[in-house]
Amino acid sequence: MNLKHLEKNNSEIDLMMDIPKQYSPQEIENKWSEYWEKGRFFHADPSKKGTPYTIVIPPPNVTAALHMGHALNNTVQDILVRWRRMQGYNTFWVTGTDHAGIATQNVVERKLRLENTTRHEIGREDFVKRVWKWREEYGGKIINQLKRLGCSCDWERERFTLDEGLSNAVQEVFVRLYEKGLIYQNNFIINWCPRCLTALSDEEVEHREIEGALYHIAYKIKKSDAFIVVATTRPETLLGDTAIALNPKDPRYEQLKDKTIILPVIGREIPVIGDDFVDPSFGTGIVKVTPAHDPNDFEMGRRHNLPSVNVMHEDGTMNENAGHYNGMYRFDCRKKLVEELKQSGQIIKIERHIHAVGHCYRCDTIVEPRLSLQWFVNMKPLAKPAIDAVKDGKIKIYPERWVKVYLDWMENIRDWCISRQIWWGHRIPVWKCTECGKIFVGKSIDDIPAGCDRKNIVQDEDVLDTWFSSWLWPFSTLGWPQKTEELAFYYPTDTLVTAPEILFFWVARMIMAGLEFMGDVPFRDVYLHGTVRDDTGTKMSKSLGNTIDPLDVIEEFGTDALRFSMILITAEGQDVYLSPKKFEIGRNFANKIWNASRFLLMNFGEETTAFKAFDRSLFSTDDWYIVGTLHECIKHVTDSLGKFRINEAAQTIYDFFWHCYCDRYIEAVKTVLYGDDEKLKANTRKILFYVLDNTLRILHPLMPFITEELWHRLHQICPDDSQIESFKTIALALWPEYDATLVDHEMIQLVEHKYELISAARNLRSEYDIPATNTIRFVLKPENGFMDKFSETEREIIKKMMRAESLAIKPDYFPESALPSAVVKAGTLYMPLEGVFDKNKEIERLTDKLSKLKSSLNSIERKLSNKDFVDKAPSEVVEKERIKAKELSEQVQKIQNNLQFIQQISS
RNA sequence: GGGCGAUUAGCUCAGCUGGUUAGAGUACCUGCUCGACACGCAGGGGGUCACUGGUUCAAUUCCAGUAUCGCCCA
Repeated sequence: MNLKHLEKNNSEIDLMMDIPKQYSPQEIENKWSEYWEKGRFFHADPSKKGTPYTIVIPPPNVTAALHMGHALNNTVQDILVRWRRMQGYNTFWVTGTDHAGIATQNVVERKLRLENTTRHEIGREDFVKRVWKWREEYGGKIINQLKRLGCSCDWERERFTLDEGLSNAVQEVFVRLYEKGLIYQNNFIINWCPRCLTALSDEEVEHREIEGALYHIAYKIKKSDAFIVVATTRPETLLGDTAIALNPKDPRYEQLKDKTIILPVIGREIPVIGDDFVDPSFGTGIVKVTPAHDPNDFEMGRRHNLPSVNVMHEDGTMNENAGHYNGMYRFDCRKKLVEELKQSGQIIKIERHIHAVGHCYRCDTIVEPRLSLQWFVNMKPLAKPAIDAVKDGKIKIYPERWVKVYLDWMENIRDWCISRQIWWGHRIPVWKCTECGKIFVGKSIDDIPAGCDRKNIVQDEDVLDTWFSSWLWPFSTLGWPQKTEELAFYYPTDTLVTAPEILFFWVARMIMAGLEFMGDVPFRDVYLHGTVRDDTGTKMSKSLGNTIDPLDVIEEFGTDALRFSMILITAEGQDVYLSPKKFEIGRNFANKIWNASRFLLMNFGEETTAFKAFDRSLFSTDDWYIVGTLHECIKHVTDSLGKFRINEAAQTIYDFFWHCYCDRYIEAVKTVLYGDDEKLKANTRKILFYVLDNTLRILHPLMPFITEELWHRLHQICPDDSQIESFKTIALALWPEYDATLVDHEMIQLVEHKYELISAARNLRSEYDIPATNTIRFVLKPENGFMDKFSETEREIIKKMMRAESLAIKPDYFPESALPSAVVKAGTLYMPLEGVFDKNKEIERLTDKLSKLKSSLNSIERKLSNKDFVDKAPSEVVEKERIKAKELSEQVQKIQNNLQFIQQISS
């Protein structure tokens, strides 16, 4: 932590003692977290009616600790929820965790191993008890971490995918789908993790390119000296081969189709089949068929009625069908088998081969395709309405490009393997009579009709895929299948915020479940944000050790800095590359806000009277400028949030606050505040307060802590009784509304021109190396009575911001000697200097400026002289170009005159 | 093999439905303890918007192709 010691200056007033020069988030954030929770400001209440706005959190795993992906995901959700809450919606952010079957079971099994025992030793019942105990002690710590992130969830309605209500929903769904014929049990080839000892769905397998080998192996042809050569990446599976296949169009097929092939090592005799699936150009064009260990071979096996020979145990060791390899681990077997084949001369060649290999998404073990009896959901009937919902726009996906990915997956959807051979999860609600073999499906054993003896009835051993409960999350958390008030009011939810990685896993399935069980979409907008990567573009992961712990960032920079920085650099749906340095931007911005507020508080002094509305009749040009740009900012921010362009909202506030409010307005009004026009001073304070107050509100969703702190400090001095509820917390303050009557575009432009003039003066002074301590005289030859629009006080402000001793306005000015000058929209600014004038330098300056202006002028004139442009371009565009050309040519003319003058005078 | 995204200042990135003198932060250079802020202020340099074509009066922006990087699906 680099918390600098705060300097205190005794001469400063008491108030300043309270407000350190540097913002220290650590002292402030915890205070407000507690305050919000105690105040129950985020508690959802359907009886309050109004328009609902609901977000369900993508439930983090109970085993999870907060990482940057969560930080981004939840910051986005919090921004949306806080914004809608301030807009007066009846908001509900549903939070909770997911029981993460395999991951959690792994954690507890690891603990058991340390105690020298296993789950099988202690038994199912005790094991499940142990997992619950683990959850109570360590599980869900992420929920508290979300509080540190400032999340405004309804903490009183936290849910867990294995709690009673959600378990009931899972059973209900299983029974309904079974009864509808959409759930079935079948012997099928599935993805099997030999380490977790369970089946996985297709989505739970991660494919990664790895360097392997393509082994060309000779198989003898029976009653012949000839042999054929097959190519395989997994030679150990040949022990389970039950056929050899070629493409029927392959000329070799005709010669081979009636032959019998002898399997190496174990000598089994297998047939040759013809199948279109075989790609003649891959490998040797002849493939081995292993129905029990490869999904494509399994399909081929079905088509040709081939037997299946399973050669492996569950844990990836070879079984009795593998002959003398029985008991050897699959990859050891591969090595030994290749050696044996080499010895017998049956390895023809070994090629380097890069191919995608499936890995278990939980433990990274290489997945083994395996034939086994599992439960499946028939997805096609569920997918149909889910496809329509997106096509019809009932659900919108942002960024839109993901629609195609979604539809492509949905249209080619495959059945979902939902049974898992683990103990932690929802046990499959299926019972079987050991006597007669009859199967019963029901929520509990009590639902089973009379007939069989209860003693002979056993429940299916397996549990359901965790996603089988997650896909119900948007309505199960609201009480379904009960008809609760929450469900009626808050469903369908509004926005789902998640990462594209789980588009299939979760988002697509929720849409199917929502439509099937609720008869309506689960949410209307899906916002998919990018993936968090390190600054080299690698995905952050614990195993790579390239993570940045959000809690470390919070310690060092503050939560607001974390949130703001991350949002600012995350464009809609783009991946975000993080490094610790990037959080400085948010920290610096927080400090800027802190100090601007500090400036106000110092200037308000002991004032405690209510701040009534400002008086527009007293407005200076600067006042019009700041309220105008504020309202433009409010409009832009509101629009951006509505379009999920959150980074744009952040950037807009940043620019407005730092540059318009601090650099310009505050600097300008110092002249007023330190002057003696009390009426003007009072009005200026009201405007300062008004603008800061509104900025804090629009900033609150992004930076909840510092805005809350400053809100309270400001309202201590300027209590506003009209909003009792919002006085308690800025989180319930009203979202500012755009007020067109406060936006005067001409005035804004006038002030822009004023700052162009001031910049020109500062630039001249810097070019001539005149220290800021030296006062200097300026002469302005104004354009179209530019200065007439400014009052005495405002001219004084301009002078001060130029750091000028005097600013003479001379419409007919013509310099007697060569002077440095600058041409701006306000007119021509001269800097009369005694003895310092440098002819060559000035010629260079002006020539440089001139050539730049001329080149833009040229390109515009080229356009305007193009008949096609004038005829075909919209008239506004042409008009705009004409105005630009006029302005530019005037400027060019003036600079040319000045240049000519200088050259004449001095030569 | 199919699809998607990225390529803009030294670095990190904005730039929405074509028309801007192409922006920000950071880094860099110069000068500043000027009564909020050095986590700051003022001024400045720095870009043939990956490349090649096409559409258009007009392309950083739209289309096609190429290259490099990344992701997803098979």
